[in-house]
Amino acid sequence: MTDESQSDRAPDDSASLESNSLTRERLAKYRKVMEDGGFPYSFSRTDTTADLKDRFPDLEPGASTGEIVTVAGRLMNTREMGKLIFAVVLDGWGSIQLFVDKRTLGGDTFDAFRDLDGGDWIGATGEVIVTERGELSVKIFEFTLLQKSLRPLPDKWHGLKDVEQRSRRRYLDLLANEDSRRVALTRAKIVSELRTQFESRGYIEVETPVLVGEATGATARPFKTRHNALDMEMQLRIATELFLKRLVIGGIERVFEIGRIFRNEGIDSTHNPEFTMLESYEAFADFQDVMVLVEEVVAACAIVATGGSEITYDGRQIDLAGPYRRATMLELTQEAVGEDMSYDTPVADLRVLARRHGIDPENHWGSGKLIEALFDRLVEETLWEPTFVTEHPIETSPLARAHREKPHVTERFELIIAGDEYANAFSELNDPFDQRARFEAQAAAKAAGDEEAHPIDEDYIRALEYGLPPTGGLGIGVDRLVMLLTDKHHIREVILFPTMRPEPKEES
RNA sequence: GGGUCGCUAGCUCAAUUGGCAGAGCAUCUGACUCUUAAUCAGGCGGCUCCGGGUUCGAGUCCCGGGCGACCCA
Repeated sequence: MTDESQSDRAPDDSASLESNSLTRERLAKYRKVMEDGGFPYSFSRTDTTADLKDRFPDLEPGASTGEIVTVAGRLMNTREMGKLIFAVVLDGWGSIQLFVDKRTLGGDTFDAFRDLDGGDWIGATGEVIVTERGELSVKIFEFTLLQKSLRPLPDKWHGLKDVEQRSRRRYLDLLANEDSRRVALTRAKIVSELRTQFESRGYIEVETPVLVGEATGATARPFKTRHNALDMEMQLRIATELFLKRLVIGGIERVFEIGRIFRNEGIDSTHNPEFTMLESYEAFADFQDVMVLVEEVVAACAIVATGGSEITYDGRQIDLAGPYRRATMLELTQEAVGEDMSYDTPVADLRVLARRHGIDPENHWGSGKLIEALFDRLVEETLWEPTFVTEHPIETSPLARAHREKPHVTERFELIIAGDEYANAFSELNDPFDQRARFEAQAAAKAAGDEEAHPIDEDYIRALEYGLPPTGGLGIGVDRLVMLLTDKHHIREVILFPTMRPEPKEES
């Protein structure tokens, strides 16, 4: 189907640039530069905009410094005042005003500057001054057009609002919306802080395979692909867990990976098919030790992201300084259900209870899965303050070690904040016989209709037979942590290029 | 998968009961030597997402489709 308005909105080749009144003039100027020798291959600047603001923090209005600098960036906004032009140049660190005076530049150069368009990349040299109105500026005496922008930038005041366009054309979003730049930079700071936190504790960062024969370590549908030379089906990983634990078996006692994970499932406000997970494993630690680690790491990330451990999310305060509340899944669920129930309650009774709360239980669900479903339904979204929900059922935790005292449950926790899950951790199951039994239970569930059951990984069991020491493991959803710390409520706001349906082909 | 809302100028959005399709910004022309979303005057710019229907007349109502957002499962 032809969508004419689409091709008007986003002309796709030089023919449509020619046909659009907003781009025709820019194209003519571009061609003129190309005829006259083309655009520069490089450019030397003396200062970024941030450098200038650091170097000249509080000059008086009207000040002249005698300091000659060269800046470069994208021309964002010009305000013409007769024989004066005020222009804003945006670079990777911020923006600075150019003071363009016809008397300083001369008529020809001044006219050439007037000929620039919003979005053009320029370099400019001049004196650092402060205008009479107090704005730090560069009073330029020469400039260079570094590259032409053939298309107009988004609205200078409203920016680019359309959510789809902001994701598809992230470069425009970053140009037009300062908040998008802030989120991108904050994400980088958080990831960097995560590395710092783990490295400073002696953890070694590794990279494990993305491309695997069978995706393991979690219960999720994988992406499938094919390796031609090996003539074999392959999958993209759904977790890094089992590889990292092999490394602990190999003697790397503290190990972590920040890696892209792929799950072939739906897209919504908290799920993107590819996302970033941090997993860490520490020999000789248990889930209690990992809780302390998580408290310290999350608080440290909050401080680099927001300046403090007290953050605002969705209009409400959250204190991320530990220690966090600890509560078992069973007690929280009992409280929400308001009646006596436990893992010993007959499955038939739990099924009735689940149905009463709007859950449609599948046939193969046991008491553990039913209680977890009730927790997910009734409790999770009510937990606002950071809470370690502990002691998940064995049935739903095939890689977690059974609780040292309690039956039915594991030494596991999830960190819930503002109703969402941010971390998942456990004392790692290191008994190869128990692990085999868990895998077999998963296989049975699969045979009973559970499409998300964990596959048996024989090679991993063999590794366990060499001995995994007592180990505390952790997974943190990095994208969600960034959402929390930047006060964003959709995962696409913290992923620069979220997965999207391809754009319809344009007619030219 | 279900429900709700949306799709109008390059961008952000209006358009009364079905009655000439508009504004701001951008762009173009002109004025202006201290602007900060500059201001002022003027101009250009539309297959109203697509297809059908009702009607003297449809951006608006009806049917079908596409795309998107939000909520629910």
